[in-house]
Amino acid sequence: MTPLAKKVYSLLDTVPRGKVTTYKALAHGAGTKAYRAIGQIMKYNPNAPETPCHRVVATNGTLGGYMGKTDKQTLQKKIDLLKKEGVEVKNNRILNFKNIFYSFS
DNA sequence: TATTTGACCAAGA
DNA sequence: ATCTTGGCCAAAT
Repeated sequence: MTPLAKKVYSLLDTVPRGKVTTYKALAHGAGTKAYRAIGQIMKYNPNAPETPCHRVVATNGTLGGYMGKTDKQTLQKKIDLLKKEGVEVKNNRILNFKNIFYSFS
């Protein structure tokens, strides 16, 4: 577990159910500008059920990826999880993204 | 120590 | 709306 990863994961725990956050927001909250590194952390440390990485999306509202993949099949699972929490997704895009976006103070 | 690599981002064309 | 470019920075190799 890398130092940045610890911060990121702890921040992820603060994201309420039914909301989503972004890689950039996580980086900002963690006090770094390495939003790209966030994605790498997820890829190399997939704690799938324990850490809600499915609530992390790109800034433009697209899903990004899930479990190290970007293919439609894998993303669909992510979508289902989000939908279960009340987040609507259409064509790999979050609906009402600005409304359910969660940022760290 | 050096190089490569992205589940990224913003700005142009 | 889509595509390309350049920048970004921690982690992996």
